[in-house]
Amino acid sequence: MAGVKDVARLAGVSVATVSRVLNDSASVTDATRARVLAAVDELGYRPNAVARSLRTDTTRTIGLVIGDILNPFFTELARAIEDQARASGYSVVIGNADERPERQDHYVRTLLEQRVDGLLLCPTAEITPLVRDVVSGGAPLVFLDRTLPGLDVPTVRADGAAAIAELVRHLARLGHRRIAFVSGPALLSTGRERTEAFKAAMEAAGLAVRPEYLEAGDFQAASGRAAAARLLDLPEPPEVVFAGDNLMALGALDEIRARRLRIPADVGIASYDDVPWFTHVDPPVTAIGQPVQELGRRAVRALLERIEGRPVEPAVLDARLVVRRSCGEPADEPGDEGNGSEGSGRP
Amino acid sequence: MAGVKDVARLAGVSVATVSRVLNDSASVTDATRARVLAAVDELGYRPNAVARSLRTDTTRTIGLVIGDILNPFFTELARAIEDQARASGYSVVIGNADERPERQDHYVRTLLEQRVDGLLLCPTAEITPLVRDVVSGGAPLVFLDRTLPGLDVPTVRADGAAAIAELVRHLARLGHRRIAFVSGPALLSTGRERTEAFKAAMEAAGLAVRPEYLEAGDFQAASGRAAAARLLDLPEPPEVVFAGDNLMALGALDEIRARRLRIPADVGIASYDDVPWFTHVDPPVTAIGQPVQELGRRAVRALLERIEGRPVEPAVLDARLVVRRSCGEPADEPGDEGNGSEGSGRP
DNA sequence: TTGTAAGCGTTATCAT
DNA sequence: ATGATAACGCTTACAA
Repeated sequence: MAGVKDVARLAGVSVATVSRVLNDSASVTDATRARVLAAVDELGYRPNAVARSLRTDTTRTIGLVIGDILNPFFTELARAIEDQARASGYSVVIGNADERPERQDHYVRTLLEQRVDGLLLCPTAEITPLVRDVVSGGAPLVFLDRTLPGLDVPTVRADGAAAIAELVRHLARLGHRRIAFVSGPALLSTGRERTEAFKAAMEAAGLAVRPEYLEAGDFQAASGRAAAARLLDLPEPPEVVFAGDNLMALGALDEIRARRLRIPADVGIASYDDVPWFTHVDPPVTAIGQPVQELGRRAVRALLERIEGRPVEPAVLDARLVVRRSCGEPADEPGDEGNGSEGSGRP
Repeated sequence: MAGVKDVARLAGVSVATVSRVLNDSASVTDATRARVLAAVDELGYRPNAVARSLRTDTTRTIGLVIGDILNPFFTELARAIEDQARASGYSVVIGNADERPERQDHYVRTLLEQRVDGLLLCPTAEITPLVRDVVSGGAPLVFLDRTLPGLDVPTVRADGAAAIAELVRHLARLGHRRIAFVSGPALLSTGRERTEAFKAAMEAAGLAVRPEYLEAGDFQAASGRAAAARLLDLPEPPEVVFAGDNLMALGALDEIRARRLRIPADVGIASYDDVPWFTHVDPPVTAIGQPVQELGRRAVRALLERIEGRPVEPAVLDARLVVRRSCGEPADEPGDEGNGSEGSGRP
């Protein structure tokens, strides 16, 4: 494969001049520039980014480790991040942790070895030694969607507490009293916080938080299904199951459907996260939507600031309730149509 | 950041020895190996993959350019590819073309400059000059899901012709005669072939292919919605709309729902691609599922063979029909339960 | 404006 | 078994 040297020889200049033309740095005659460019495409020269990075100690690349690539929340997030990064001249390398600490570590390690300029991490449940090292090592790092307890890292995330409170009030108003919550891993901020918010909201609404109505999953579909099964097997099953993320909601729907139960007559369902297909479920699913696009934009902005060594403002955005029909809402209530998730990617 | 040199100094050996230990190549005394390893983690040394790649001219990385990261078909595919690649010691860098040729080119170029060892490409509609260059340049390349006309590149894809024929027969048996098809871009093999298969199947079933029932979209949701709108505005609208991929089916559902039409009484719907949420739509959507996991496995296998310079077997797998309720199927027909997509990622 | 040459962190060749 | 050193393809002082 052709290199600067070949280009230089063909254009009758030095390698330095070729480099200057390619990076339009310093001053070059229009004549020589033209000759170099001609040589470049005669040879089909493609600059070697590996060599360039070794020399400049920068890759113009950021790493993104997401929780689960099968989760639409994360893919939408990845999309937003990608767009924003590209606009700033950065490429994004995505790693899929599949919600497993060891796989997260695999990618963090790989990305670090590949010398990404910065890292966007949606941390999995445990604080691994590696993550601790990276944090103390001072590599440009921003947590996304989730925090880890006791680690001083700038974080960009959505706060669902207000929306969860609104949801609980909404359910109480509809006459529901037995409400179950399927949370994410307690070690995860998104798991813990949503649970705390739920408990607080229940108490504020004067509803009892029964321990048997507090289930925990791992944010993936199978665990949502299992949790729903346990809840429905209870002597006194809940009137509404509120799933802590969209995949667990999908799992719960699977279970409800397998039992041929009717929504909302037999059991109602609500979901944290809003996804495009919720409007087409029978009946459409009441959900809490996160500002995914904005989350992505802020995350990239924050990381680039860290990379450039500037101080960074952590961001906490608000999630919001989207009322539909899956909790026994009367047919004339608003919110039935339309899609609540900002940036669903469908213009 | 610490390098081999630092490790060597601390361990009291030469850089060559450090390298040997790190790559467990050649023979090293247990004693020195131990000292080197100790030095490595005392310094928190992380090998620089950039330098290594420059020297070895290999990155143990493959590039994957997908059509649309918001399309669950592609994310499931990406997941399968990732798993298979990791098992073979490769990392995957994903680029999202968003079905746009210029964005596809952006990633192809970037990945090539980053010197990926091979490229998995789901080509967008046009044959761009860049793609043509890459093909003739002989870089390890495998087309995935789609082919481009007149280009001699090994391809791994699913053939839906048989399943489409089965779907049409199924619809005919249910008494439908006015069936519309929303295809993908004609320039894309997946667009063209599905259309041809549809036409052939219609004729074989003795049904007329009306030109006004042949719509074209771009595989994204908005175009599916627009096409559905045009079809439903026809003086004699179709009895069933068959969408050429899952996103256009989502768009069509959006439109049908906005018009408060009932499925399948007012209009039936079927989709190429099966996705997990189709079972929860009212009524569950009849679809054609692709063997996504297997597609991913084969693609990686084929690319690795090309990388190692071995000849490669192109693969054509079969898609298959999953009958549900959205086309007026009687309630006792099988296929109502369950999820047709192989590897939906939900154990 | 252009050229020469050093150096980025590895691996690999050739000695020892 | 280990060490010295060249080379990978590029950018960037520094010289001319």
